[in-house]
Amino acid sequence: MNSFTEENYLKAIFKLSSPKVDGVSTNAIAEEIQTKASSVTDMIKKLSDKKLVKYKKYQGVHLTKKGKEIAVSIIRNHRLWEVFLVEKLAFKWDEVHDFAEELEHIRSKELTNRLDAFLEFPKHDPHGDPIPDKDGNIYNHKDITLSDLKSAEKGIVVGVKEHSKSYLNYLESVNLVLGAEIKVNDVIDFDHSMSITVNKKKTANISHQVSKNLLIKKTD
Amino acid sequence: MNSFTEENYLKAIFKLSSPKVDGVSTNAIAEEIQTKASSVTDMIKKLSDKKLVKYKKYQGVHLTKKGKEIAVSIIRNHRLWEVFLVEKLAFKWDEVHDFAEELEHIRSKELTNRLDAFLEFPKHDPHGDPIPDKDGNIYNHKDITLSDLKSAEKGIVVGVKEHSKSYLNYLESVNLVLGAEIKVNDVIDFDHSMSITVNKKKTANISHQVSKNLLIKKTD
DNA sequence: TATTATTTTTAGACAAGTCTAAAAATATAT
DNA sequence: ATATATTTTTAGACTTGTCTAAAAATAATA
Repeated sequence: MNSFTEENYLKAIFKLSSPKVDGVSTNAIAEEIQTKASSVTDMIKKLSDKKLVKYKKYQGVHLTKKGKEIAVSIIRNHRLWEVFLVEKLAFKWDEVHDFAEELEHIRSKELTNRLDAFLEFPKHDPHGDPIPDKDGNIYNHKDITLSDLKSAEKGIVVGVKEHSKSYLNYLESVNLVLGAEIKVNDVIDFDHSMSITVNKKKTANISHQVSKNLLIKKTD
Repeated sequence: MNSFTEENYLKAIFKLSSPKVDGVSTNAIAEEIQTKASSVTDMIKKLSDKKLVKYKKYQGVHLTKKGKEIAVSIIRNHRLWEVFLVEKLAFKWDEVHDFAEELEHIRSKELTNRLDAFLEFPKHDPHGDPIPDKDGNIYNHKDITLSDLKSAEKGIVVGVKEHSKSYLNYLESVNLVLGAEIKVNDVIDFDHSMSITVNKKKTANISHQVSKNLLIKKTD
């Protein structure tokens, strides 16, 4: 069995891995986990002994197949519990992260799969992030943000790229939740801010900072 | 905040406390937690520093008001999650304990109360144990067991006094789950075993060991 | 009551995960 | 290419919770 701490390292490494980077750096992990680089080195050695990561001194780390499986299963758990908390317990999307952070570590295929079924196999969590299926496949939706839309174009909100409480809170205050319909009225050249209409009713002025973190599916 | 370990000690002390005993003994806690007496002494000191227990060397421990509150909230959590697992995720009553043991430590009044509401304020967990309400009140049902019934008397199953997997498994195999109707056909003087009819259909022979651990509500 | 048995506590050690401070390796800049 | 800056690792220490072995206190028994 692996400790919560080990699992959080695996999750962090998974998050920081991408085709672009060859080996996740010690400092990046330290930043992500909010700890010191020396602690990361210690833990990396432990994970390496357990064959969960591949590691050469000073060269950064890669997850092994086994390490990646664990990371993905934790992410699956996390996102399913978030759906549960929002759909069934009526929490708001900015309130669920910390609970899910604890629930995700109860790692049982049986429990996860039953929760999945109970929730009717959701494809995305309340922030629009894709939920890995029970074989660990993740289907990412293409990365169009509100800031990519031009005047008169329309779309619906499918997710967020930024998960801070203050951002989610703000979005909710202007009705920009999952599924909201957006029409772009006007884009200001100077600062890329835009005027939009939400659900054919409310009009709002949106900064570039906000629009570039809002994932959108273009409609017609 | 308190660690899982601290919380498990509080739970154990609560479980072992009763009007009968004045101070829970170190050995009893060690037995309950499955650890060594010396470890218990160490932890008791820590809990005492935190004002969660009252402790005098060699005299056993008592929970303080604050310690008892925490213990009860954990038990509330545990039992609510058990209801969730059985009612919503269709687990059987012998499968849920270990999961609940982990879920119980996510201690948030908000989360617990919403879960309670979602489950429609259940009074008992799947084993018939009472669920403390949100103010910490526990309403115990009176302690009549199947072994208290005489020939021709009837009752319905309201709980179990023994929680082992093998016992719960056995009960399920003879349909003795929560709510099952029992009629006593015959009691053997020699070993106190009895012949019963379950739900007016199945007849079973039940040992004293089994009948004395099955909580019953008498029905005329 | 004196002696033995049991329970509880102490003392010292260990593993996990963390930290600081310093050393080693790598990357950057002159 | 050499000096400087940054990143990473090591060494040693600290905390939490555990353990064993021995000492101290309490309980049981003759």
